[in-house]
Amino acid sequence: MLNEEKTALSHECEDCPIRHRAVCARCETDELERLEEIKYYRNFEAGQTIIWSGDRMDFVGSVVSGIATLTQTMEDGRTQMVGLLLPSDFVGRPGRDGSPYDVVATTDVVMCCFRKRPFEDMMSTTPHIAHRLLEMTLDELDAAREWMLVLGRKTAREKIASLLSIIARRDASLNLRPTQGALVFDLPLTREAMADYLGLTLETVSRQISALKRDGVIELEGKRHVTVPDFSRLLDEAGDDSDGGMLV
Amino acid sequence: MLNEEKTALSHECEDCPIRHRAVCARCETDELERLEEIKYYRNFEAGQTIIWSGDRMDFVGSVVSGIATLTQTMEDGRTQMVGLLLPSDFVGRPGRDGSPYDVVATTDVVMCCFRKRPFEDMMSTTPHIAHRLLEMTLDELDAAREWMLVLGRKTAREKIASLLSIIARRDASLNLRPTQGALVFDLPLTREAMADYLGLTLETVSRQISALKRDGVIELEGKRHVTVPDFSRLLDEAGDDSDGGMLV
DNA sequence: TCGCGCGCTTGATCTGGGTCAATGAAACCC
DNA sequence: GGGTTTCATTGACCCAGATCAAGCGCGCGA
Repeated sequence: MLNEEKTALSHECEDCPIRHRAVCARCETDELERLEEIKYYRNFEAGQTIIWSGDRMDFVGSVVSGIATLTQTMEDGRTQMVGLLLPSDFVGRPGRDGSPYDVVATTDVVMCCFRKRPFEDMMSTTPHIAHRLLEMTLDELDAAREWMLVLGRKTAREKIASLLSIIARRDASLNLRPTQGALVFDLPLTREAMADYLGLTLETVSRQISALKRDGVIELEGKRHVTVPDFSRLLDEAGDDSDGGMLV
Repeated sequence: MLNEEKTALSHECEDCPIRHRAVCARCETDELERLEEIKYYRNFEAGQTIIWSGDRMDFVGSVVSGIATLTQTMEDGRTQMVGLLLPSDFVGRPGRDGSPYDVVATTDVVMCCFRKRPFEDMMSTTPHIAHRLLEMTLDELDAAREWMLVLGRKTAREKIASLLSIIARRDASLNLRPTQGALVFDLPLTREAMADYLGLTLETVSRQISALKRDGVIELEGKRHVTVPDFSRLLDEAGDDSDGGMLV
């Protein structure tokens, strides 16, 4: 249901090859022109840190292609991923001058950026951008809280199934392919990154993926290419009470 | 540091006996008058559910006194608390018509409410309210993500220490008392509620509290009255890397 | 072509926290 | 004052997932 809303509000910019949800929803031509002037692209290599936790951040932007992660790390090295940035996701917080998290590219990443000051100026003169950002932030808050349930109360198997269903769902909504029959996608994360997302060790992730494969919930081709023959079965394994929204 | 900001921006309404952070920060007299017209109070008893997950919600508001919790529950009864509402915290999401969580009063609660439609109208004509809400939502998002680290990577002992330090901090900033020497506060939650917040069982919560007491990190008078002789020691137990902001 | 490294899998063992169960101790209400 | 309810503590035992360790397979650079 969240995804439907997002899709309905998104907008393909001609110059920005991907919907930049923050600014393009309901945007007008003169606003787009003003955005042109302050827009630029940045490229990052796989493994590169886009923003260091605590660093000053002079831009906002969104992911055009590739995958990035938000992570928090304790002094002793324990790390927890707190967000996954897929194409069209927004990065940066107007009104704040730093990021409390490390933002790391897990694949090669292209970002469409706006310098922060002009973007904030534009925000204050264009009310719908502030509203859109509020909406998006509420979406992120919902996602974060749903993840708290995953982290706090689900078993390892349920955690893996939850992650797979989220990735499958996002991938499907991104590619807008008809979602009947099997879902097929590539895992954008290493086993270790999945472990950091789920609060597990990489060994447990590996074992549970093997178990889901053995039980026919998923099929694996190589280490990353996943086929989900029955999505509702996967949701069931995840302990989710709903039908998954998207498939309605 | 977050708390300092909040305090700086908050504003005591004469009629609303507590700072209503969403609307009172930087508000002007004519705005306050318009708010008067749509404001009303609601009382809830301890244990009462304020909003059921999925229910239509026709108001927004903030807690004046008492404590409420946001919780998610799976069909089999496992529950995870995803937020704690203390006095001055905001409830409701402009632009959304329902809550994805149960909101439950854990003590008697008084809320200061605004009917949603007029509030949203006011929001669209008063830009600073939208900005303030965005700021507050970003704060909540930060808190949720910090909590993801607690849930995913901390040990039971660290989890308890984290919760105690958060409550101590919020309590101190609420009561604005000089924070030198020992911190003293009452736990607003049962052991079970703490367990639901921390992704533990109530037995483990009890055991770890006993352990912290035995080790001199906290002192207990009865079951709820806590004294923290050395706050930085508590933060250390929580695995937090900082000094706690407030104490600077 | 080899070997090296990285990502991944699998096995063996250990342990933190869950589960089950008994008991304590306030508060409250006839 | 005694019974009931609710909340909390403590003990004994168990198990899911962590930890430690070995090995596999594939891509890549020399």
